[in-house]
Amino acid sequence: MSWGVMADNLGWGVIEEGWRKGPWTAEEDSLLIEYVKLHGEGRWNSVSRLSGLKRNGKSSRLRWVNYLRPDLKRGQITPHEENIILELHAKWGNRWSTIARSLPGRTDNEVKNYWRTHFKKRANSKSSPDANEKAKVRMLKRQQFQQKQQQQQQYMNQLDMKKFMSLLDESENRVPYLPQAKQDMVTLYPNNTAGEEQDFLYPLFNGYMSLPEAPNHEENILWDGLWNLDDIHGNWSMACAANKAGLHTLATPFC
DNA sequence: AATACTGTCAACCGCTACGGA
DNA sequence: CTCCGTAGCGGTTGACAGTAT
Repeated sequence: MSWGVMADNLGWGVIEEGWRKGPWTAEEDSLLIEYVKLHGEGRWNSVSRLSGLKRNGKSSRLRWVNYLRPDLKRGQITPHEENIILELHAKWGNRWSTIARSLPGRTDNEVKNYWRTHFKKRANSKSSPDANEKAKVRMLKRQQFQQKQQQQQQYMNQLDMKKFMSLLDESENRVPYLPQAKQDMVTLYPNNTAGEEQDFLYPLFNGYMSLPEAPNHEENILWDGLWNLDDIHGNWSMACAANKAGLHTLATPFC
């Protein structure tokens, strides 16, 4: 069954004044992508005429900007990004698009949603620190789970253990964290040759590779964003086994 | 196991800004 | 100057999934 048919069957995609509304189907997405390929961004009101899409310009633009643009970054907001959001919101207030411009690959909608769910409540709920704390722990657990799943998927698609180790070898001279990364790997999984703990390897790899060449203050920013990991009582066996320096590198990709 | 509650995020709405005729 | 079309912004809503009770 196609998405369009399914959407119709489920009652999605209400038609109002000739325009479809509600969740976009995969077919609509591909029509819009095709339109942008051919005509570029802009002239959104021509989309329906030129592509056959039954969506108005506003809806089309929004879908493209917030979801289909190829340069969008997917996944959790990182602690570093979170810090930028906090900093810029303190500076500019609710100017989401301005804030989003400082976060490549993030949309104003994403930043706005993130702020509302993570910070607004926190600011409002000084009166009930307990509930706040619980919510924080819940969210962290969920984030860890989702991120791990996502990264496992990516990793399984892209790398095997041997390739990972050879990449570390090749990169050691260029990226200063990598010798430590490799050492951690060996400590954590002395006998591993591409088996049981693969789900952990990609995050580890990604964490080292994606860390900026960080001066100390940037490391502090990352740590600030970790939201009192000491409070977490969840299954952090791996992280807790490590010392703080190790935890830093291990935890970064999960945030 | 069932229900209520909460968090997340895509999408919509109303408004404003801007540029061209 | 005014009008109109278009793009963009910020606030809000609603559906869904996950979690707590």
